[in-house]
Amino acid sequence: MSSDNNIEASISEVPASAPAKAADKILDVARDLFYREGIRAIGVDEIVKRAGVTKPSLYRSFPSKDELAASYLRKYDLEFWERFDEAVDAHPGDPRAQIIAFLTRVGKRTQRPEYRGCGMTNAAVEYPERGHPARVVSEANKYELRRRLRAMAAAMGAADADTLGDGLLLLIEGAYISGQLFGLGGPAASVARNADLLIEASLNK
Amino acid sequence: MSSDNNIEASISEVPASAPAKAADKILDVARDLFYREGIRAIGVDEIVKRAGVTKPSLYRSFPSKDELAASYLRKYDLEFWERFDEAVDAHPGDPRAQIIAFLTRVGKRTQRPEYRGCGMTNAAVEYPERGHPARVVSEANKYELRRRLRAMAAAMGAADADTLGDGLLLLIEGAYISGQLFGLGGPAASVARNADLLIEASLNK
DNA sequence: CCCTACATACGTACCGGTCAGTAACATTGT
DNA sequence: ACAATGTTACTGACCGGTACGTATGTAGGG
Repeated sequence: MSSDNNIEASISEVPASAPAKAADKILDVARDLFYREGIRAIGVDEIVKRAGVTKPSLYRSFPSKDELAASYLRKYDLEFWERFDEAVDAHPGDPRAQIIAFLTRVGKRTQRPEYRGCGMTNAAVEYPERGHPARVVSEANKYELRRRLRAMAAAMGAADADTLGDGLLLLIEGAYISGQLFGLGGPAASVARNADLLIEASLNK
Repeated sequence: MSSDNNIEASISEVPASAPAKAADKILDVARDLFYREGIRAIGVDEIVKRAGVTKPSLYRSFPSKDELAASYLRKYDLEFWERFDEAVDAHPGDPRAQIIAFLTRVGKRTQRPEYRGCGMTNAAVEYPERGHPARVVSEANKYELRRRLRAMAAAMGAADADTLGDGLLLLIEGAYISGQLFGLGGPAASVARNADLLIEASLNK
């Protein structure tokens, strides 16, 4: 936690188009580069250069590169749950349809040429060390996802809801990874279909 | 390709315990460190230090760090197919049992505390750049795995064998990733069970 | 209304350390 | 002799991070 960036309260009242604070530009660029190329692959010099700012500006808003990476992932986390809840809200009271809707979109996204998997998953692979700021955010996201998937599996009436929830999680992570490994026409395209089969089998147990 | 390491033909005839060539020691240490900590996270200095050799020795046997990483993955590839074929050979003519046997072992391995996922998958995440030596090896491994899984799904008599084969691949990759994310008690423990359900559903279409 | 006073925001220039990789030469064992 | 290894020292680039000076806007005091 900590990091006093973005207080943005005060009386500011920006005139509709703020002058784009340095911290925002940095985070935007970091998000893009970290996701596409990997966190370890990108140096802070590259980030500040592309953001059109200088290094001290970065370290005034973020205490370290690791914390910048964690901030990137917190932003990613927000966007992730937006996408997830969008699928959920589209099918109120129908967890099976919610999952399938979500996975249909995941499957589509994995087929885009610039697809690079899940930023959370990738960060966890890059930073296996326990307690690393980036990994902490990543793990929290995955634990919550598991919790929700299991809850949805239970709501479907699955006999073994935890197993089904975990199975769905495996399919999702598999889609993230194989999406960036195989690209277009890869196995990730069938994630919704396979999830549907798995759900069917788990309900008619 | 290229890289003239390990010719190990000639008349050598080692006396049961070779003096442990520098290249072998390097590759062993690299395998261990690259797998546990990641390729980008480990420098060549660390490798030569732990191997008890010097840097020129490394660069006499391997043209670059990237090629050393590729060699590590080629070794990993061999070991992978050994494990895979072990499960296959244990159940001749029964592809379903072969898959379940393999996944049961994968599920068990993912529960070990030092488990760090699949070296191939991790390397592909670390090196998204097309054509990178490490990524090339990794991709080849995954393409072959997909081919074999689809063939086994067809041998099971699945109506849509490609979808089932891809679904199994998704589960496997999901197990690799969530194994290192969740550790003990994570979703990867249920990979064999979920695969069995998916197969069942795909056969009784 | 002008001048100071202070905070905020940013830039220049630099730090020591580590990165991958190499040159030139000495040592060993067969 | 010769092939494999070690020794030492070095390169230029880059790493994350920082000390320190500078512009700008704005609040008060005369």
